[in-house]
Formats: sequence, structure tokens, C-alpha cells
Amino acid sequence: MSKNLTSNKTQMVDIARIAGVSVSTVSRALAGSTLVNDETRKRIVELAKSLRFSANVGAQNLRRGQSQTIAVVLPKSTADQQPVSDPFFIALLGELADALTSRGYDMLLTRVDEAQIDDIEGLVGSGRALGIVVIGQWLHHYALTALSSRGIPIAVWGAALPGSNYFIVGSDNRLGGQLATQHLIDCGRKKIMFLGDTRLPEVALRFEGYRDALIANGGMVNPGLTAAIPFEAKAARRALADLFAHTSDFDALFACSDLMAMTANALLAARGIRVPQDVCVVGYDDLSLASQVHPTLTSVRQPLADAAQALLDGVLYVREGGAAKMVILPTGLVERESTLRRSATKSAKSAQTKK
Amino acid sequence: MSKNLTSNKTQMVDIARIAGVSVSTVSRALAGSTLVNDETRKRIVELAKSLRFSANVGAQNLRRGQSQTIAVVLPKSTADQQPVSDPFFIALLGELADALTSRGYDMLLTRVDEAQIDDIEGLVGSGRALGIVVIGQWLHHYALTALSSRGIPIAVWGAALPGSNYFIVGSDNRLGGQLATQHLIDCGRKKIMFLGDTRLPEVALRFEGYRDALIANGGMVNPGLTAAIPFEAKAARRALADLFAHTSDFDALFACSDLMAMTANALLAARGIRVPQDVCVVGYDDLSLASQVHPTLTSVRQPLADAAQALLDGVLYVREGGAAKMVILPTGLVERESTLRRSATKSAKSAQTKK
DNA sequence: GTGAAAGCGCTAACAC
DNA sequence: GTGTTAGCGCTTTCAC
Repeated sequence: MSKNLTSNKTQMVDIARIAGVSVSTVSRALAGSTLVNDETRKRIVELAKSLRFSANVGAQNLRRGQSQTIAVVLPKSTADQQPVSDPFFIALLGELADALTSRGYDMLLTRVDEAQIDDIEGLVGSGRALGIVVIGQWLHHYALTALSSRGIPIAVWGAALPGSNYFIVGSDNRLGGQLATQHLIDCGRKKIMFLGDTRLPEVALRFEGYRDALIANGGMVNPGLTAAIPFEAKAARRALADLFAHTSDFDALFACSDLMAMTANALLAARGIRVPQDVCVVGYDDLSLASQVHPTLTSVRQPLADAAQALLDGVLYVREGGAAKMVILPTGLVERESTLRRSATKSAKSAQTKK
Repeated sequence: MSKNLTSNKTQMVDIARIAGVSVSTVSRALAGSTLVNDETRKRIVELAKSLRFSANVGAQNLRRGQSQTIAVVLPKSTADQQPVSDPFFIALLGELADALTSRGYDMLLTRVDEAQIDDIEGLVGSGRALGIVVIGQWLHHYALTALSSRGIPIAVWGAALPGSNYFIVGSDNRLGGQLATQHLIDCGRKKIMFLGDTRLPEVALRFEGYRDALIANGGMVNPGLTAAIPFEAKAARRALADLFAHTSDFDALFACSDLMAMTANALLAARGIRVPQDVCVVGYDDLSLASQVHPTLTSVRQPLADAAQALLDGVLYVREGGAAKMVILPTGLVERESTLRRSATKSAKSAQTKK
């Protein structure tokens, strides 16, 4: 019927014909331009709606020389098979989706493994996206640096690494570590085990907070009380099982993710060790799951919605020529059943948690 | 420097100029056309790579009259504030991302609440996506029907509803319900409580399986042993807490999601009820989390990777003019610690689960 | 084997 | 206030 390639989709020219005006008028009317007669505009808008017309975004982008899409890149570890790695990332992803949508951007979701990290430049180069949000930094620091210095608008969720030239958003990991550790000290705990792989920048910072808190309370780090547990669930479980098989000389755990804390809790329970009575446990991330499990998990909260906004702002800011920045968001402790303050009497505590 | 709008991005004309050929030749070379001289092609490809050139996808799409993007729609319940509702959906989302990527499609992620469900037509109408995958069906059955009958290529994850005119992919919920219930019967349980809101099509089917299994074993449904627990985490917790406050007259639970099962486990533990000794629990979805918690969760597995492939195939198939179909994927039971077969001796069981 | 030219659907000067 | 025109970056006939 029609000579266009795109099947028989309604387009502006159709509306123009029916309305008896030119395409430009249709374009203007639909864009809400005030230059077009009120009545004409109304008529055109009505018509478009009744025809369920949506302007071709590709053509718009082409003409305007820009897209309204932001690419979000999720890491895909080549090691594990997990479809989407960390529940925390997912929560962040959800917030990002909402933030982008509510501000009129489309979200292009991509999963890449480390080997493909350089390919993501094509997302912008091809005009598919105007910028990139990268969730998770261990997609090679150097690759991100390279991308950024090549002018790709990019904002990364991760730890503030010294010498980063890319826009980075993260929470105050050091403070988080401090809060968690101080709380465990306040619970009267003396042997606080740190669970996390300090080769990861964010974990390293949490560890610093851990150390700070110990020192501030007249203690120091005991190397026997640190274990490089990985984030990935299965590997974490193995590592924790191995750890607990060899030592039980601790009265508190500070885990670098809620998932890790939950796994630890499960393994402790299987050994008959009670949480929080025998061992107090603090997690990290404050997943919504943290308040669903038994015992509910004391955790360090990261402000997800703010993080999503900051990442979006970051991409747009860099795209406008802004210089790389670090945005550090506050963290806070959320107390739940997996820890027990020393000062609280047993009855007071149980009354409090009954709620 | 250049007169184009899209900043100063490299484009074909630049490559053509440098290589001393025409744009058409560059286009052909990059498309891998055999019509172009081998050497010329090689030279151009090299050049393009060294310039980190990516062809403008918008222009390609416009010219070719089609896009290589598939929109994935995730429900956003207006009721709750959860960024992304169900962990199961997330897992499916991850698989979809991988399936799409590996087959050369981009994924546009959108979250919509029920009120906006009609807007998703614009994703296709605007040429942003060639089709839509909808995760979760309670985005109004009728709206999906309307979209489909209007020719929007759409494939939905959900339950096979009678009279659906849209392409639907789901797992065998009835079988799943049967397997779970039969297993609990095999565990010697007599009072098996069904947890789930049967107003949801998928849950209704699982309930049918539950009933089938009871009847096949000479029993029948006891209305006192069903509770309409919702999927959403917080509401589920409230409902379960309420339930357990009023009754403890059951020796097994069949929960319609792993999240629900985990929450139930947590609440039972808080009441000193042991799983699996006092109460056996079966979940649904087989989240990766199911093997991380204590006790690890017996669950009904849905084949996620297959589901993702089927959804993608479905969209493409419908787009090619294929008629709506129902694809029902098999489900299977994964036994873990939260249930205990009657036949297994205590030592045999513990040896088995030690693994 | 390569180039010239047309045109995908839209927007934005520029005319009137 | 509306129409005419040019052109976004690419692909693809159609010539040669």
C-alpha cells in the first residue's frame, strides 16, 4: 500500500494529509509549539491520539543529533553463571529505571563481561545512548579511565579511587565500616571478624572504617579476624563454610554484604551458634530482604534512590562538559535482630523488636 | 569544525574521505559485503577500528525501517514502593538480557504501573523497539489482549489463560503445584497448608495442582489450610505473621514463592517451630538464594533460561505474523533441607545434605 | 568493484 | 500561523 519501509505505521505525513495541513504544522503541533493556531493544534493532537500515533524516535534523534537514551551497564562476571550478580545492584538498577523514566530518558540495559568492556563505547559512538551508567567498578578501573578520557559521558557506581578521572558515585564506605564496627563494639563484642575481600576498593574502604573504629576504642586489627570472603554467593558460601570449620573464635561478624551476612547466619545456625546471643552479625546494603529473614539483619544502608539520581546527574553533567567528580553519599546503620546492644535489657530488647 | 549536529563524532563520510573512497563503499565494506574488493574492505575495516567508529544506529534503523531493540516491561505496582518487585522477575530479566544480547538485540528496559500499560504501545509505535516482552501478567489481561490484537508484537510471561489472544510463555504451574504437594505427602505430611493468592492466574493453577495431588492420595482440600498470602514482601510478612498467630495446626507449607517460604521460615523460627522436623516447607521459583539460607529451601524450579529464549522467540514470531501461542515449560522439584522424606533415615538424610 | 543519487521520518531555518 | 525546503547519517538501487 505505502512505499515506506516501516511496514504501515502511521506517520506525520498521514496525519498531515487527513488534517489538511503540512507535515511541519503537524510536527509543530505535536511538539506543543505556540506558533501554531490553537484550534489547529487541538485538532491535530486529537487526531494523532485517535490514530495512536507516536513519532519515530530514530528519525527525531537523527535530525536533532542526540538521543534520549542512557545505557546502563551491568557487570557479567565470566567466572560465575549468575544471571545478575548482586541483589544490591538490582535494587540500584530498579531505582535507576525509575529515575530515568521519570526524567524522560529511555534505559538501554546491557550486560558485559570484563573482556567486552571496551565495546561499551560503541553504545555512545553509535548514537544509541547519550551516556553510560556503569554499575560496579571492577570492570577494570583503567578501562573506565580510558573511556572517560576519550570523552564518553560516563558515571560509575563504586568507590572513590584516588586518581580517578571519571565521574564516580559511591556511598561513604569508610563511614559504613566505622558505624558497623562501632555498633558491634557497643554490643560489647571483643572479637569482631571482618568478612570481605579488601582487594575490592569498596571493601578496602569499609575495612579502613573497621580499623578506625577498633583503634578509636583502644583496640587494633587482629589479622586472624579477617577473612577475604568474595561477594559471589556460591563462592562466599564455600569460603564461609571453610572459615567456620576452622575457627569459632569470634563473637561478632561484620559482613560486606547482606547476602554474605545471611549466608553466614545460615551456616552458624547449622552449627548451633545463636545470633545474636553468641555472635552478633552486621551486614551491608540493607536489602529489603534484610527485614524478611530470621533473625532480621542489622545492616549498613546505602541511599539507593539518591545514588540513582546522582548517577543520572553525573552522566548528564559530564556530557555537558563537566569535569569528573566524586559524589559520596552518606551511609547509616539500621539496627535489627541480628545484633543486641549491651545496654538494652533482654526484655526491653524483645519488646522493642516485637513492634 | 564540522557542520553536523551530532557533535564531532566520526562518521562514514570521514572514513570515506580518508580512505579515498565513497561512502557507499565504506558502508558496504563495514557490512561485510562481498561486492567490495578484499583489500579495500580490509583497509576500511582497519581504519574504522582505529578510529573507533560505530555506525549511527538511528540512521541505520531509519533507512532500514526497523530496529534491533526489544523492550522489556517490568510491572511497577502502584501499591508498594519496592523498586523491583519479585526476585524471580529479576532473575528472568537477567536471562533475557543475556538472550537478547547474544542474539544481537538491544534491550530497552521500562517499568510501568498498571495505569500506564497502554503507553507501552508507543515503544513500538515510535520505532524504539520492534516488540515487547512483558514480565508479569497482572498488568491487566484485557490491556494485553488489546495490544496484541492491534498488532503489537508482544510476548508475556505468565499463566496460560483460556482465551488469551497474545503470545504467552509460562511454566507448568499445575505440575509445579502437584510436585510440591506430592513431595510433602511423601514426607508423611497430612496437613499441608497452601500459601498464595488464587486470584492470580499462576497461583490458581498451582492450587489446582495442590488439589489434584491431595485427591490423588485420597484426600481433599481443607479450606482451613489455605491462606491468600500476597507476593509482595512486606504484605506477605504481615499476612503470614497474622496467620501463624491464629493457627499452628499444620505440618507442612507450600508457598507460592521462595520469598514467601523464606519469610514463613523466619516467622516459624521465631516461634520455635522447627523446619523441617515440625513443619516441612516447599517454596517456588528456586531462586539462587534458596540454597543460601538456613534451612536451604526445597523449591519448584522454573527453567529461566528457556523462558527467556521462548519469550524472545515469541516476540519475533509474532512480529513475523505468527499467531498467538502458549508455551508451557516444564517445572521440577529441587529437594533441599526444608523438607524431609519419610523414607529417609535421619542419618542418611543428614549425610546427604552435608554434601 | 565502485560511485552517484535518492530517500528513510522527522525538525528547523527560512519564506510568505 | 503555515508551507517549503534542506538535511540529519546511513543503505541501496541503479549506473558505469
